[in-house]
Amino acid sequence: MSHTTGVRQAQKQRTRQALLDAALVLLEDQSLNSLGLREVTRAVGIAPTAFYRHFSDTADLGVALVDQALGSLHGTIRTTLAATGDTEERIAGTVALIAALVREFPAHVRFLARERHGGVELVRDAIGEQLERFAREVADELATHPDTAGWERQDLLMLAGLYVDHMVMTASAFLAAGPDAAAQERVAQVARRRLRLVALGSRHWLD
Amino acid sequence: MSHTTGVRQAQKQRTRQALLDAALVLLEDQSLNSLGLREVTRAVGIAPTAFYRHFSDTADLGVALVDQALGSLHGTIRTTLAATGDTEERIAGTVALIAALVREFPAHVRFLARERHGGVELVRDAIGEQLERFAREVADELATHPDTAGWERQDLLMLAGLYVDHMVMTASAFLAAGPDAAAQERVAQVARRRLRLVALGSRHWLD
DNA sequence: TGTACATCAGTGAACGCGCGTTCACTGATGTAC
DNA sequence: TGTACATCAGTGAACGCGCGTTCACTGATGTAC
Repeated sequence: MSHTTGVRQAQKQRTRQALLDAALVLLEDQSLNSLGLREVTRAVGIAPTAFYRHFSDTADLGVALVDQALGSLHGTIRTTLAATGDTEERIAGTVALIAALVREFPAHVRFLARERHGGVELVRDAIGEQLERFAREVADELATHPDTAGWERQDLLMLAGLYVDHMVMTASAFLAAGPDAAAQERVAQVARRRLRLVALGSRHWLD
Repeated sequence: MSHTTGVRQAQKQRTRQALLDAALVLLEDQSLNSLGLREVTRAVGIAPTAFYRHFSDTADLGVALVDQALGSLHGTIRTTLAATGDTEERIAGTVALIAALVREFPAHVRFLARERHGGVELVRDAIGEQLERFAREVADELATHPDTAGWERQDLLMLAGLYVDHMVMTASAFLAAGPDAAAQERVAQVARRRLRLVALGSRHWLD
């Protein structure tokens, strides 16, 4: 409760965040593999050597970026999936959420799409792990949903994985479409159509 | 028909191919963005400056690699999709084809998965274009298939896009699974399940 | 077939530059008494 | 509250290194006559 303790720690945290933010901006048109430590510190305005007080190298920074980009999404996504309403409403809600996330955090989305199959193993694995966690959470959610109640766990995971992959692809399609409203709507339409097809298949899965 | 004309041109072609092959190997654990021109020429055993006789920079080489990796696939994929047999057989055939392609050309597949969202715009666009061409070809094929006959072009393209994206994801899952036979079979099972779900949805699309 | 000239894939030296990493340091923050 | 010492985030000089690109070149291949 003292008024000074933690000033140093708070400042360190602020510098660390500045490094992450600067890296994210620089990563908009290059991959983590080619991101230089000096580039990042230059953007933040600190000496190159200060980088080592926070990360051992840029791969290490990349892993931290993954946690920051995906970690906060779990809650949001679960809420959307758990939303009530008929299938069509839930599909529209999901696609609208993805569009909103891309609009709000374009750099995070780009980073994840790029590094998911990128050249840095540690980061690839970190993203893969988080997406699997997502899939498991989505599967839990699906288990409580009428359309997919009573499915085997294996089938639930298959469907959840399909949804997660579809979300990632849709997000990256929104990014690629650019800011033009008509282009965005075209991507949204295709995404909804695909989800409708998958929902249709799900409804007849146990026939 | 003379025995000498074209010797120079043939040699140039051989060097060019050696550059492409060496680059593909180097790209197994890095991205195009960080691939150095000197690295590639060193691997081939020629002077760095000779690189410029073939490509203006590594991005240019990347585009050539895209054409080489995807250009040859069009025929193969069409044949597989056009195969007769019931749905289950066609699904098994498609997944087996993807597994075979990944086994035969792992570096090409890795390159495409990585650079599809990579840091080099020209290469991203080249891959995007080829995948759209694929989707259009698949849509043409689907138009002749009983399950999807009579669909609107827009819906055919949506489904074709879903198939193409699914193929890319499956290919990259096969890669990530490594050489272990059991792991490969697990990926194949999930891939077939997903295709079954999509086929099921397709059959009820016009209900 | 032979000769004289043109082409051009590949060479090798040289350049300036930014990189990652080391090291001893500074000075504000934190702590013990 | 004041003092003396410890911690540690950030500094700045220095290093060796490999990079992309330039340039004038060499010598085998190609062409014209």
